[in-house]
Amino acid sequence: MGKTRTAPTLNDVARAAGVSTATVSRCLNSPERVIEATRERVMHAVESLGYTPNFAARVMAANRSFTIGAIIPTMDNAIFARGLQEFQDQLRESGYTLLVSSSAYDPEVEREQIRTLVARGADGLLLIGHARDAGIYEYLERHQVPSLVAWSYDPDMHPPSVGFGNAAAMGELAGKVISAGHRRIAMISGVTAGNDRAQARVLGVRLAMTANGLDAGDLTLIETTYEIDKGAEAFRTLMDQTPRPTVVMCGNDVLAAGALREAHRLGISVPEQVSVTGFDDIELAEIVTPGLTTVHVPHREMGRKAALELIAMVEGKSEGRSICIDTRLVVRNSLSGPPAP
Amino acid sequence: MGKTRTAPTLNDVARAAGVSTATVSRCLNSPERVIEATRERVMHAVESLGYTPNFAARVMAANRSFTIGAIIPTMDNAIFARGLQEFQDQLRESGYTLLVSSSAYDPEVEREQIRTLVARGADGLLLIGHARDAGIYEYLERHQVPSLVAWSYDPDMHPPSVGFGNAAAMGELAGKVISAGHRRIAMISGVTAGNDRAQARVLGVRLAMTANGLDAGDLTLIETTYEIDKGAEAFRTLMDQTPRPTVVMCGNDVLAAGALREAHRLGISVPEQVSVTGFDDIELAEIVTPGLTTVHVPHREMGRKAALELIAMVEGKSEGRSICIDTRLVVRNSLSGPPAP
DNA sequence: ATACAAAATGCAAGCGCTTACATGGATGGC
DNA sequence: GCCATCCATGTAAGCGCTTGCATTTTGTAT
Repeated sequence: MGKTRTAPTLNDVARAAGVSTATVSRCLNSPERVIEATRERVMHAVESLGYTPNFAARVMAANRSFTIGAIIPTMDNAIFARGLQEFQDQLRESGYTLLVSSSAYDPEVEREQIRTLVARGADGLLLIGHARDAGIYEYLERHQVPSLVAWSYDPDMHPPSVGFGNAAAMGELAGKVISAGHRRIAMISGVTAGNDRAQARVLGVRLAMTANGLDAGDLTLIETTYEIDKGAEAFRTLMDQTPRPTVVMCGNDVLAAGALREAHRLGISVPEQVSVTGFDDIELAEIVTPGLTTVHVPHREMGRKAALELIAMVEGKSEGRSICIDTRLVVRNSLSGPPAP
Repeated sequence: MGKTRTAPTLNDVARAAGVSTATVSRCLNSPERVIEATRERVMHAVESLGYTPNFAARVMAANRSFTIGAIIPTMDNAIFARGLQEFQDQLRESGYTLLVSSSAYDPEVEREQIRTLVARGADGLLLIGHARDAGIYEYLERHQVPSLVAWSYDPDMHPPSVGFGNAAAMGELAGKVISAGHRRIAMISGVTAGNDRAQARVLGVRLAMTANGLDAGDLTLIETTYEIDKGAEAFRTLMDQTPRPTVVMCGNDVLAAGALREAHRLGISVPEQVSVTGFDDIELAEIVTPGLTTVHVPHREMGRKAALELIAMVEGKSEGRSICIDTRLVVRNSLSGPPAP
């Protein structure tokens, strides 16, 4: 019976190459500090032993992990997928690895995940939205882990944010809705508790109503979790009201897709009988029938810029700037004027 | 100026509680081995210092990370989202953390990520599909990292797999299509190179054709990456052929959604002029118009069972069993008989 | 009380790597 | 040809934790 092979260590490589562990380490981390001949010998040993550095040991010794953590509310729908993919690609290009976890919109879980990621030596953290306990920010400070907020933009808050003005963007859409003639406006919002983006979007609608001489108190509002079925359910509830709203503005495209599906089922035609709008402009928005009028968020751009900024912070090259990403209205067929009375 | 606070270590806690580091460690990892009074004192110190264990140090000392890695081809669409979410939830329940990375369907990237995850001390790995270089499996063996394949099922292969028979499932759907009267069948498949699921789905269609007395060689096949736009593009190509196929079977729902969108644009009505089918039964399938006839994959069940099995393997309680998950046909309006000639 | 087993805790050796500092050889200016 | 420099490499001290073993404390039976 042969001896059990175990994974080779730095030491094994050093021995095989006839050098010290320090030299091997340097070969791997700053090759230019090692003379060519030696480097070749070492690399050959690395190759033939199939050596992979032990990450935990490296993190511990160097106190640096080249890892960035991101905690998103959910992986279960496409809202964060695209932006995060770009974030990851950009990180990889700069030599960092991304660790993602999802908190299921639960602050307790999120706190837990933040601790986990910090304990894992994340060099920096990407968080979604500003709304969370102050203790978390203190904790991050103490551990000297820079953090950046995305999907939200507020230059006056700490940590810095790379995102868009949710209120302004939704306000613009609401303006469009109102100028199309709608007066009985309903909104299906995500849960606003602990979610500043959801809050801001509701606020955006209210402000637009006020600005256009409507009473913001007249807004019919339903809050629900961001699931297709919930959107459908909320839509049904709204359609049971008398008088019916003439437009249903949804907190995001997922809710809107649910609303459209339910409209189909109820035999209510969109936009002839009721208009529907979304937010995000994920792929879904273009695929449903009718196409969704929504707010386009350049997720890729946001992901990329967030990555660059966070890396700069981690490497001490930036104190953390906030960056505003421009959104734009995308008008498709789900919005028209209100039906004739 | 106050002294810079740094994160407290085990040592700090031990000092604060007046015990040895060993005792603190035991408090944290096997509390039952420490007497109540001591434990309380220690926990209090932990609390008041805001101590979080350093993960890298723990991994290194214990040679155990309670971390499971998963490498999926992409995060960019919903195919893997649901199953993975459940996988993660189940892991968390059992005290494990999930690390996800995506390979962008690139074997080279995947190999890289596998190495990264192993180096990070992953106790086990979830992979998608069997098709990859044998060297990778050797590498995993050497590092003694158990691995499990999901989204695919083949009890004769190593590693063990928790998934479904892609060929059989697609074959069943194709059977349905053929018995609806279709003879001119086209398929928009994902890229089959290095993707056993895509291969199996094509195979399933071919076998069903043969079994029903058709010539499998007559299948019109387009391969493309799994993107909505690509599905649309491929559909357009197919519609330019004479004679047109009467049904377009798609490798997954994403491609099918693209096909439907393009049909809309071209003014081709589905299913009156051409039928379309998908695979996966993600939410999209229900939302598009018409609803997509597809194969329902119980992603949650798969995720959960994969988690349990992989944990059992990691904990040495299982050698690794393969588990077959049952799929079922979901018939919606996108499939009907072929148009009258 | 005494002896002994069992439980609680302490001691200290690593885990695999990085890096400040030490060492020695080559290079070059005078 | 000698010494100051510089460069390539080696030495060894940790990084913060777990854990086998030693030691002390507690409990129990006599």
